[in-house]
Amino acid sequence: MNHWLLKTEPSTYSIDDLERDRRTRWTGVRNFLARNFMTDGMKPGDLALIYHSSAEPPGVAGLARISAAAAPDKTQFEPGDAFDPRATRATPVWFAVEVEFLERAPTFVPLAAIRAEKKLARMELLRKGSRLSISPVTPAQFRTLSKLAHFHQSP
DNA sequence: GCCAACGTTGGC
DNA sequence: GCCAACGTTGGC
Repeated sequence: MNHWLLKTEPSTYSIDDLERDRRTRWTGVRNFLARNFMTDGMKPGDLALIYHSSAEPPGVAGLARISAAAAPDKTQFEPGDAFDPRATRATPVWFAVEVEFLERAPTFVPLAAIRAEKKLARMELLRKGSRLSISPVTPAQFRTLSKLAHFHQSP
């Protein structure tokens, strides 16, 4: 099983929204590396930390599970910010996995606490200038963060 | 609001 | 294929 960190801006889509929806397509990702993680790396059953970016404070807010493999992201065909003129139904450019809510973090883990934990120093999230919205997390990093968040359903 | 860091685009 | 310009991300 692989582990992931998914960034979202809570003003757009928060852990509260995911809790309400239970399941959602993780649409709107417009970075090729992040896309490739979804299409090539993610498998149903993988666990994902939900991270609130551009939040006050930013940090890990919940736990989710990949519930379905990547499928074409329909927002690439629809008018709006996520539209991509290169995409056609026959040759989509962007894909999205389905994400299922598991739990909110009993203890929110702010970015400062992640920085303060030596075992997490090598997380992609902490790389200077890193903007990757989807990144793999090692099992050890995942366990460390799960403990900080006091998740019930942690490995 | 600022700005560093990055990915992407497009001229050449 | 190079690389400058541009737009975006995201912490502060």
